Amino acid sequence: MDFNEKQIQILKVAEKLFAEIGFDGTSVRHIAKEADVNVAMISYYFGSKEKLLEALLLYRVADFKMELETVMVQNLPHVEKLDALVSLMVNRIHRNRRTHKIINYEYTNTCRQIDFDAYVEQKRDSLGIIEAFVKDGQNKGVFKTDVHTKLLGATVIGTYFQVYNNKPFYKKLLELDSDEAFENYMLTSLTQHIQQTIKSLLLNEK
Amino acid sequence: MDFNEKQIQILKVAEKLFAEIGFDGTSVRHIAKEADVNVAMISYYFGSKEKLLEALLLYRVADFKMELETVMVQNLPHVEKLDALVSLMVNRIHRNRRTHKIINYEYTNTCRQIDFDAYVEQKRDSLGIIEAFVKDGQNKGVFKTDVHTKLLGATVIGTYFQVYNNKPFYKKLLELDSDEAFENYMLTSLTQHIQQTIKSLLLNEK
Amino acid sequence: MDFNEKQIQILKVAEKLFAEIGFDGTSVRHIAKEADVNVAMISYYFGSKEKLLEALLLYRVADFKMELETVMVQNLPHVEKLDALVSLMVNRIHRNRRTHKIINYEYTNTCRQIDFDAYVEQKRDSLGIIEAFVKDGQNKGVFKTDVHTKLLGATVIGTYFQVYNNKPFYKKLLELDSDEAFENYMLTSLTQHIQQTIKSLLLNEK
Amino acid sequence: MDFNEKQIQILKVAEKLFAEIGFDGTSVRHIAKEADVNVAMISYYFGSKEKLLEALLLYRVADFKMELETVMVQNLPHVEKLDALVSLMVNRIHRNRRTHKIINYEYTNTCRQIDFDAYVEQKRDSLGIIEAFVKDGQNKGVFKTDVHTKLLGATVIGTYFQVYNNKPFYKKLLELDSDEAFENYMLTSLTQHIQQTIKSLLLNEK
DNA sequence: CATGAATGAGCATTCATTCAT
DNA sequence: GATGAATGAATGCTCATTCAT
Repeated sequence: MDFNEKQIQILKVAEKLFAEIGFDGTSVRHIAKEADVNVAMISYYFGSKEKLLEALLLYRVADFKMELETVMVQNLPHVEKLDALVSLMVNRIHRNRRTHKIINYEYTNTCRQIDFDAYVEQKRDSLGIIEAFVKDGQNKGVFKTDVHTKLLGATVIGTYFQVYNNKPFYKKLLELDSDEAFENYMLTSLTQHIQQTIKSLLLNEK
Repeated sequence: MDFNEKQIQILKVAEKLFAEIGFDGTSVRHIAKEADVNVAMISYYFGSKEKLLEALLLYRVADFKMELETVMVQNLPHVEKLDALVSLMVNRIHRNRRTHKIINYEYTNTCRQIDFDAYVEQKRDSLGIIEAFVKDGQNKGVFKTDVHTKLLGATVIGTYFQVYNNKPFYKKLLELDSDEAFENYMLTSLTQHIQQTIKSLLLNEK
Repeated sequence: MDFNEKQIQILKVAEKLFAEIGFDGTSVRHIAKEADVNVAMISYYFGSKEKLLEALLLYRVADFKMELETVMVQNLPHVEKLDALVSLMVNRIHRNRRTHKIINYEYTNTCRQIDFDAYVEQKRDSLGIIEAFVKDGQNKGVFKTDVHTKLLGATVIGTYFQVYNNKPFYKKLLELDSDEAFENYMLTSLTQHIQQTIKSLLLNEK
Repeated sequence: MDFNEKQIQILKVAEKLFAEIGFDGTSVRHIAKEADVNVAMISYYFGSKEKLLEALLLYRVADFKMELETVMVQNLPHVEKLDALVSLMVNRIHRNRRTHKIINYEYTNTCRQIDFDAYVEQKRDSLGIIEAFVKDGQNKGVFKTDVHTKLLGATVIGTYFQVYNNKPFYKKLLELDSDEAFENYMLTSLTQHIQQTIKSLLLNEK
């Protein structure tokens, strides 16, 4: 988790290429060329292409938990905290969308010898925090109880990725002319939609 | 769209392997071996590995629209029809989950020379039908109007895939011991969750 | 040597493609497609790709000798007969230039299992006839004696092919705008050049 | 044009095999085996099989012009210079006969994506020098004027290759028992024949 | 007699990785 | 510590040919 400048350079290029053309589709030569380093560098620094992906996971996934906790400790009404939580999740996923896209595809690939423990742990912790928060809200009568609490995260992240993974389709459907407009939509309207979705599920009508 | 027995055999094996170990990760030799056909067969039948994927898209994606319409024409109250619609979508996606997983990953890969027109068209049509149904419900005062109608599909399918793509994680989280239990959960509890999610978003309180 | 219509069709296409893109470079599929016959047809009719080439040799090379003899029996002065002979050789080679180009390349290929006997026999006979004619002229004092008689044929045919094999180069060098202009040049100016060359070698000054 | 030892080793083996069994007929595996290098080496060093051929052209064809000029600047009578010129051409062609044989076959193959510019330029320059020399001799009244000057080179090289390309035939015809005898004949009697041919064409009788 | 389907062998190339320097 | 050179293995694909019909 202590990467030098060149290693970070490689990690960033790898993240981009893995997300764009897939892990298998990306050759270490391509990464090396784009990162302007020697081909042997990657094996030398990370051990192997698979270990490079593992390093990327550690690099990107590591500090997710803490951010969540900073929201949780804030003294806010449940509803507002819920919005903040969803917003944070979307923002965080959006920032690391490339790495998460790779994970979404590679995690179930049993042939691969990649250690996803860091990812799983982070996911477990995050969902745990959310679950606790929802439970608390339910206990306080703010949130409904007849919901699949464990699936809330899936709806948040799933909605995001369904749009992100079909970017060309949604750009056309939503009449977003540029990548910037799409990006902006993800962080505003889409986020609102997800917040609204989660609130609809959890909140009792006044 | 007129595939003989051996072609279908190849398509099914390809679908499985593409979904499990990725398009790039799957070699035609692997497909050939698993499908118990000669390697040259694949080029002979489909032209190339990429064309094989295109054939798979046509094979799997083709008849989606009609199913939706059979639900739409039924004379049901809006709420029940909404549930039926979501159920159909999840069922359909579940049946072709492997192909859709490949699409989710490959669709944005611009390096690939694959014709996704059939997929895009199907997606557009499906979302169009749903949108029209929602509009109708809104006009009749059954559905809320302050929703991102165009994003409803993303929430349905996205939630499904977020769970499916993290199967080992959710199996553990949801304490599902076997693949059958997981499969069953997807078609019952998860479907319910998605139905509930969409209904929460759309329905005015009674 | 008794080829039916379809076989001749195949032979002609094969001759064209072999000359244009080489024997190895031409696939039987390509020939079959161009000749509008089934792929299996070629093996079926000729036995193999190599046997197809052999058949082509027989088809094209077979009747060369007789034409030479029709010139030889004419009652002409030696000089005129020499011109007629060269002209006939060039014309004949030109007509079958494609097959002869293949031979020029493949004859020394020892890996190939092709029977060039017909070609060799024809070549031997032709050169024999020419040699006899030159000998006769020498005996009669019309032709010089200090010439390498056995090499005369090589100069005739070699000059032709050196131009033919470098067609794009010579088209530019000789400012021949079209294939027709080049073709015409081969049968007029180039033929004259070769006639002049041979006459210079053989004839005593008047 | 700066090849290391191993690259030259590959080039020489490739030249031999290309000439013997053709460009298409020669596999990179065959070259690699014969040159005792790894198969990947060829792509690694030259990029591709076609680029290997291009490298061969550059390697062999590069310094032709200069040699011609060294003859031209010599202070010799036109007749002797003519002999020296032909002798040099034959020698040079003989030394690079393998590469030139490949060129003779591949140059007109339009399917191939090979850059023959170096060859064409060299050929143009060589013929240019010869043409200038002949013009000079014509101006000085030493050479005849009614000759196709631009075709002289074709006769020189064409005659050589017609014999070389039919080596087995001419070995038998000329009763040359060994390869050495054939080789020797090419550089003595055949060269004389070509010199005599060109002189007959150009020189006025005394 | 003719052919579509099928195949094993071979193709050029690219791969991630290693290793001597 | 860093790297250019090198490699065995694997890639997708095309080949000439065979064979059941």
